[in-house]
Formats: sequence, C-alpha cells, structure tokens
Amino acid sequence: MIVGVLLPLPFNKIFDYRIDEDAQPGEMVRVSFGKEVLVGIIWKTGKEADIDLSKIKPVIEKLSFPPLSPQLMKFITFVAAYNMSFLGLVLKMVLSVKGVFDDPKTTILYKLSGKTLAEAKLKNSDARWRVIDLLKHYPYTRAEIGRGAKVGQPVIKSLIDAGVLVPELVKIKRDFPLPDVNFAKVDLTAEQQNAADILCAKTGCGFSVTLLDGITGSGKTEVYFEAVAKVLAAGHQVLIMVPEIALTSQWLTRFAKRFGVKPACWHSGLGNRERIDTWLGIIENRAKVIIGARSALFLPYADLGLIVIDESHDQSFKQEDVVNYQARDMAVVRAKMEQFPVILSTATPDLETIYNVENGKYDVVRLTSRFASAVLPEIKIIDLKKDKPQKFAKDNGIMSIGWLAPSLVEALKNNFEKSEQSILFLNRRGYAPFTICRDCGHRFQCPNCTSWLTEHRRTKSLICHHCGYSVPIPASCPECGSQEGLAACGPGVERIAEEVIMRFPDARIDILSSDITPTLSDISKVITRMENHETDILIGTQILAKGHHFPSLTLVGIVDADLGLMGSDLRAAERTYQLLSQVSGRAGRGSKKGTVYLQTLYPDNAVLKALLSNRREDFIELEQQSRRLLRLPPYGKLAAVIITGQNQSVTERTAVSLGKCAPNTDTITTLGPAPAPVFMLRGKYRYRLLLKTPRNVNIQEILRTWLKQINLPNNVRVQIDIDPYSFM
DNA sequence: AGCACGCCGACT
DNA sequence: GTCGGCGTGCTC
Repeated sequence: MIVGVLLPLPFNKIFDYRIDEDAQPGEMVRVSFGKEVLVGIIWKTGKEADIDLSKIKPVIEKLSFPPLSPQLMKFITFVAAYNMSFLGLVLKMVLSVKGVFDDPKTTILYKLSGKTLAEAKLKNSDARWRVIDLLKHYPYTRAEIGRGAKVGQPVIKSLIDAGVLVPELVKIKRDFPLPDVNFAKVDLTAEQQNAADILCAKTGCGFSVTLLDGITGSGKTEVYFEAVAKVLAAGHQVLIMVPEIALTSQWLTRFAKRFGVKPACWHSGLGNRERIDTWLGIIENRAKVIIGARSALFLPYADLGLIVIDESHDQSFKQEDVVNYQARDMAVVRAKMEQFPVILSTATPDLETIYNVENGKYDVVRLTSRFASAVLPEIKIIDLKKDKPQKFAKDNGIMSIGWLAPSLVEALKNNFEKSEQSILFLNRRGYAPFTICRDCGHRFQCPNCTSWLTEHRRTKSLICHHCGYSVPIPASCPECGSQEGLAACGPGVERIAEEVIMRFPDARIDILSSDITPTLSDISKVITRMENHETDILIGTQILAKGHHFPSLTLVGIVDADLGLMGSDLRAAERTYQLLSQVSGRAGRGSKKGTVYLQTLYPDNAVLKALLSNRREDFIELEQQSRRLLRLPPYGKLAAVIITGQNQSVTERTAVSLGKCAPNTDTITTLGPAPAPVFMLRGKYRYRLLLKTPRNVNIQEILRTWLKQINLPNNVRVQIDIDPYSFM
C-alpha cells in the first residue's frame, strides 16, 4: 500500500512511500529521503501526490515505538496552522532527539537455561545454589549476580561455561522511580487546603483551565502538588512547565520532599544521553512526572493527565525563533484535545489570562495570605534626580562614577552590619552596555546587527547580545587612535559588582548572570551559597527574579526600575510590573520584614506607583484601559510580519509592495512597513509590518490571503509571528 | 533543511 | 585551462 509520510523538515507537504505490511496513521517509519535516512510519521494512508508510482520509494522499516495518538497529530496540525509554521517543523519538536531511533545501548543479563548442575556435570556447592536461587525470577548482569549471591566471578564463569546460565541481550533503559504520592503530606493552611481541594476536584473530569492566583510566599507550589498527586495516583502522567531559568535545584528539592523522588527533567541544557532516556521514558509511559521548559509541551506523552504552568505569566513561554508559539496557550489547546485540566500558577497573572478569567473561560482560585509569619516587604522609591549616586574610589585610587544612590548604599551597609542578606537586581549583563570614544565620539557597534557591543570586563571582550559577535577590548580607538578616550557607558551587573566590592570590601559578594554562571550547576552553586548565608550581597540579572526562597534576605535593591518601561513594546509596562513584583517578592520571605528599594528617574510613573501601593488591581485596570482603547491584546489580535534579506533594496522593495496590498478596513489595520528596531540582525536587513484585527477575526486566514498576492524574491524571507511579544 | 546542479571570477 | 563561489530547485 501507499502511505503519506510527514518528515521532520520545513515542509507542509506529505511524501508518499510504499509499505508492504499493514500501516496506520501515527506509526513511525524510517524512510530514505534524498540522500538521508529519516524517521517520519505515517500521516495518512493512500496516495497523496500526483507522481509516477516508480518514483515512490519503499519504507525502510516500521519502528516498534507506540504510534502518535490521533490527538497529538491533531495538535501538531493545529500548532502549525495557528502559528503559520511548517507542519514538519512542529513534528520535529516532537521527534527531535538526536539518536533516539538508533540502536539503543544494550547490556548482557544472565538467566537460568533450565539445565541442572548434574546435567552440566558440575558439583553442587552453596555458592552455585545461591546463584541459581537468585536467578529464579529475574535475570541479572554478572556484576549483579556477584553482589546479589555473594559469589566471585569464577563461580559465575563456571556456570556460564557449563551452560547452566545463558546470556540474554537487553536494551538498557533508564529507570524513572515512581513518585510516592503519600511520601510526605505537608500541612496546608485552611486557605491552601481549600484551594488544593478545588484543584483536585478538576482532575479526572475532562478539560478545564484554572488560574491559581497567589501572592509570592503563599505556597502555590504545595497547593498544586496536591493536584499533581491526585493525577499521579490515578496513574496518569503530569507535565509541569516552568520558565527555562526557574528549573532550579530548589524546585527539585521541594518536589523530592513531597514525592520522595526526583522528576524527569526536560530543558535545553540536557545532555543527549539523558534526552534520549527521558524521551523514551515519556513515550513508553515510564516517566510519570516531567518538569520542563516550553519545549516539553511537544513531547509524545503516552498518557498525560495534567499540565501545570508555573509562573504562567512569564514571557519566556513565548518562543520566538524557528517555530513561534506561546507555550502557555498551546498547552491549553493540547489539554482541550486530550481532555485533561490545566493549572496556571502565578502571583502576577498576565492580561490575557485575566481576560479569560473575566470571561468565564478560565476558573480562578486565590491565595491571599503569606505563609506563617512572612510579611510583605516595604517598598521605597529612590528618586535618582534628588538622591544622586556618588563617585567612589577604585583600588587604583581613581574615582569612578557610581550607580547606587547614597540612601541605597546606607541601607546596604546597615543590612550588612546586621548580617542580613541583600540582593541587587539589574537586568543587564556584562560591565557596560556600550563603549564610546570621548575624543572622536566613535561607538562600538556590531558589524552584523544594529546594536552596540556590550563590554564584558571578565572576558576582556566586547560582545553583541543579539548574535554573539565578540572582539577583544581594543587598547585604542580604531577611528582616531586615542589611547585614553575609550569610556564604558552605563551599568551592567559586573560594574555594579565592582562598585559593591569597592564600597563593601569585607562583604562576601556573588554574581548571578547567564554569562558568568552559564550552566544550571553554576547557578545552583551560587543559590546554595546564598541559602547557606555564605553570601552577603548577591548581584544578578533576570535569573534572580524567579521563585527562590532565601529566609535571611531582607533587602532587595532594583538598580534601574525604569529599564523596560521606556521600550515601545506593548507589554513593557506589564513586564516591568511583573518583574518588580517578583523581585520584591524575594524580600522578607522569612520571619524578618524586608525592604525593597527602587531606583528611578521617574518616581511618578504609574507602574511604580501601583507597585508602591501594593495594589495590583490599580495597575491592571490602568493597563486594561489603555489596551482596550488601542484595541491591543487581549482586546484585539496582533501579527507581526518580518521581512528579511541580505540585499537591502530588494528586501525593502518587497516590504513596500507587501505594505501596498496590506489589508486595511475600518476594523483591520496594517502598520508599516518600517525598518525593524534591530534593523540588521546576523547580517540580514529587516523590515516589519504589524497587522491588527479584532479578537473575533481569523487573523491567520487574513495573513494567508494577503501574502498569497506577492511573489517573493527567493533571497527574501517572510516570517510571521502571531501575537508577538518582542518588537525587535 | 540538505544536497546537487549549474554558471561566472581568481588561481596552479 | 580548473577550483569554487553560492543562486536555484528538488527531495516521495
């Protein structure tokens, strides 16, 4: 028979293959495609393309993996259509584990052949009988037999040579220990218990979405663990999605405390071996709990019964490269197709989620009290115009510009003297965001992108944060040759660390930043030092904002609360609000009261004021009003059309002609084309158009009809980003 | 996505 | 005269 096979390549097309045995959609097959051999999925039976039968190749083999379920195939189709990406690339996210289909590693186990000692002409001995007893029920490796029967290798060898034991080749499979739902039940407060009961009641009865809305420190994790336990007890798999960065040992420890085992992990830092083991565990239903970043959503779960999205407001659930998708929303789609509940857990729900709650699409459970004696931190705004940072002396005696206001320095000093811990937060990597020559005005720019090069003093290099381009810090200006003119401008975490070290020579200081602590184990080392109070002042970027718990942390300083508020992007205010609440939620989680200091040039900003009042509703209402007025998400839909190409004039011409035939009615508008804020990225010119439609409109359909009108030059590419988060 | 085929510039 | 640049087109 002929079957249509979907391959993990950038196609929407299905390729026909011949297969002799019976075949069903969803089954995995190995086929040759051009020069390569690939594993694809039988997408349909019967001939698809109008091509000569002689051109159709045979399927090499059908793999023995469980087939993809019809629901998962439907999900793949939906994700590709909704996000306007290739079907094959979405499939690739399901299958893309290098080497998973190669021959698995094997090991040799020994079992009894049935031949008796007498038949083998071997004498009876206690040692030999212990081996035979051990192997009565299960086969073991040589080493295991030695240990289990307390015999030496010669005893085993004699039994093998005589044919009493026979070898058996088996695939090595990593064991995923079963979580014990009764391992350690935690005591919940009445409020938490009530929330847990509501969540538990949602499990096992089809699709639902519930927002678990609890302020930081209210114990959301312990509450959703109860729903996790309930689903596990019913024998189903559970996926817990977390922002990439929040996958920390702290979370894993909490899980292990409740369930007695470590869950299976899925994130970009995984080694290939572990990736293969985990993928197999998931598809074969051996791994029961998976904690993972957004990409974990696409794995071929055998029997998924619940998805929890931790920190569900987090922007990192929006993927913006090969396939653009919002994992939070796609998780809801998958849950609906497979009929199981979703829990969104956050202290600062995003406006889209709030909209869905207000419209009754999502249910909500609220946690309003902080744990035990923990109290909300006091928030103090530092007006940088009045409270100006002072210069400080570096170890070479030179006076250097400071970035910390005197009142913040004073607060840090008091906190240090009380031996309490402090965190300084600045969402900027490196030493200085750009370098300028004071003699000729030259600024160091990336040759491939429209962006300044960030100075990294630790690695003595200038780095582009968009494409990774890197050069050593030059000794003189390449324009005018000046030796003294080069000056680092603005602060990064490294520079703040320098200032703190100079001002507090006795304090123990640590930095947390993706380029200084690149791996998960580096991060957890810093976190552990902080937990053990081996650090007095921790300085860090974004990473610091996520769910860590430091009992003796009582001061959080936000070096630049204005960062992000100035951007043109529509979620800037929301993101700043979330970030600031998250970071300030770090302070005072123990019994001591914490204080958060916000350094700003705009103390009257509405976002900061909302944060100061600790009234989330004020901010949300403010933001809702402006979005409603402008018909922006969640009150309208957006799609970005990004046109890229190596040749500037051809790219620009394409963008202009797309703009000319862009849909524009009284409710549907297209903005642009405009050069993208990052006009040049990785050596390619970029133009953007922005399509805005009402909420009830099929924006994908409009995009398809629009883009069909233009014949693209082949060196120009059009990329679509449905509901863009980044406007770069 | 890979890979081969194919047509124009600097080299033994 | 060839090696190799990457533009174009195909893969069942």
